[in-house]
Amino acid sequence: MEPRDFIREIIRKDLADGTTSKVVTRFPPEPNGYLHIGHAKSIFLNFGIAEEFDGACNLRFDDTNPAKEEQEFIDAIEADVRWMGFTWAGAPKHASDYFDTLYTWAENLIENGKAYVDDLTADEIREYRGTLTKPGRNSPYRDRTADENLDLFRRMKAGEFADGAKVLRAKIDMASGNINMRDPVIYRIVKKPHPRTGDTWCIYPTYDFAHGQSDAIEGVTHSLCTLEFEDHRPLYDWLVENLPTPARPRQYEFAKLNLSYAVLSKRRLTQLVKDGHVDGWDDPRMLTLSGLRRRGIPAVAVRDFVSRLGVTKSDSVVDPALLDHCVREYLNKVAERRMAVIHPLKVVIENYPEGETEMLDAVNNPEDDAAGTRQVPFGRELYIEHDDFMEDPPKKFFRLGPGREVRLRWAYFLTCNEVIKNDAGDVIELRCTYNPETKGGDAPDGRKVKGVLHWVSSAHAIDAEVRLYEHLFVDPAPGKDRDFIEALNPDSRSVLENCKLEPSLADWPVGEALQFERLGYFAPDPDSTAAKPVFNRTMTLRDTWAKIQAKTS
RNA sequence: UGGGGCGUGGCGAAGUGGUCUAACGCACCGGUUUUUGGUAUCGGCACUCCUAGGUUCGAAUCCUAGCGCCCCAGCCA
Repeated sequence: MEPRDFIREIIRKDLADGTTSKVVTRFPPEPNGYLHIGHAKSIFLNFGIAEEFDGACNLRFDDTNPAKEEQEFIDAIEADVRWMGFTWAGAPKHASDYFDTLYTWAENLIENGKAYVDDLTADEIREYRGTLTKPGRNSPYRDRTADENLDLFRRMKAGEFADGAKVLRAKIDMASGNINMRDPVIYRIVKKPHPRTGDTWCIYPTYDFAHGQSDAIEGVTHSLCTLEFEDHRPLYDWLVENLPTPARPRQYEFAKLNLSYAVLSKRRLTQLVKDGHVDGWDDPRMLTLSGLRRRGIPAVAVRDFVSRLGVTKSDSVVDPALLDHCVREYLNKVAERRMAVIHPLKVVIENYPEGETEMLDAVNNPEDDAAGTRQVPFGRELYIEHDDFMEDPPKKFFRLGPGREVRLRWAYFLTCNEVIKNDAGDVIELRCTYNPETKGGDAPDGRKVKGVLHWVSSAHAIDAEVRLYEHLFVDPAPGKDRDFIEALNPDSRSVLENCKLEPSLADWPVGEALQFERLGYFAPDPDSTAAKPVFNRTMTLRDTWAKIQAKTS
């Protein structure tokens, strides 16, 4: 199904009437943080359009502010875009690659009387700018001669002035209703080393003075950005029209992705990392691409998710359940099944010979015959899930209870005879019997058993740590009614020790998700060691029983 | 009270004057199947398109007037 949205409609028209011969887009992150799932939407849009229309998409870093940008972020961003499965045209580009040209164009503007050096302080500039409803006033420095401006600007470049002492401003219209047109600052003094240009420069162009021009230099035809830049479009156009740019790019704006129960702004993500509310940019609870990856979420599922989002101009908040659905839908088809018990309850099968072990066949993936089968060891002592036993089961509970019979997956029917408790009254062990006639899980008399339990042989189990995750926030719109930090979910992560895995789970590749039967999808964390595997829960399974319980209570 | 946008079911979103008693996906509700209470499958879920007028034989789609929401006053992007 071919995607249709207003941007693609514009492109089709431009291609049809000859406005555009080859579509060129760009994905333009600022290297001041890691990419998150909102960026995935933009990546998918920009790279996707380039692929669909046989065009090209550049990766271009918007690195005009050395005060905030770092090489670490540049590297991480490149890795994340690759992980998403896209290839940018040629080498990665940087706005800083064009600093020489941008500087020359600034001088052109000055020579044409369309820019001036302003000595006002930041506070004064703000005051002169006016307000949303009141027009601004001209700076007293607005009418300097071109020669004087040129001299001053060159001395700014030469490092003669301190940070903030002077700026270069475009001379447009201090009375404009659009505040971006009230003589915007286009160059400022920042005496900080730049990750790519070192200390070649001590003046840097602002976003507005770099973005459209970079688009033009690269031959970008359709420059796609988010809604908050709509007000900047007149300035984008003014600059492209008043500068000797080699091309005439056009900017189009679409609504960025918002997700409920999440926070996606770079400022807030940075705060979570810096203040230690999470364990870094790739914490599996973070909706960063590196966090999703670490949690075991496949790039295919992320792409599927963003492909289902609307590309429109209306602000929207997407239900994270849609992401969950995409992850489950994909993993259900490809993930192998294994058995693991995360809340172990000991079961002793009294009629099973002491010290004996047998190997039973288990299907690796019922959705994919090619995944084959494996052998799972079975013995007298097992672990089952504590939640799968209730001493006093309610009506609709069809798992194990005193005197009840269930099926052990791929193994035998099992009946509970006796419940053993500790002094505190907690159930700590079950004494059961199995039916040797039901090997493999089929009853010879064809009788039905409703409950099917997963299990792990205690003699063969691998001990592991399992980390469970929930939404990082408890509020649907964190930050709306209280500081977003207060909306942090205290139970967003729970760490379970002494979980029991079937032996085939040894050395499962880091990051590759599989299904723990009846529990969910899990993937080994990089923290895993040979001695102790650590699994992250990638995603739960849909849980109808949990719903029934919730409704009953 | 300046400028720029946006308003279709719980959420996202098709729809561009008649085929709209409004696609599709998610969520939700119910049935069937099932050695995962998973998957699959079947069915339900907007007399109505922010509101009010108007134009028209006919409007979610055109006009007018309201109302609501978002963004902008960084030498951030």
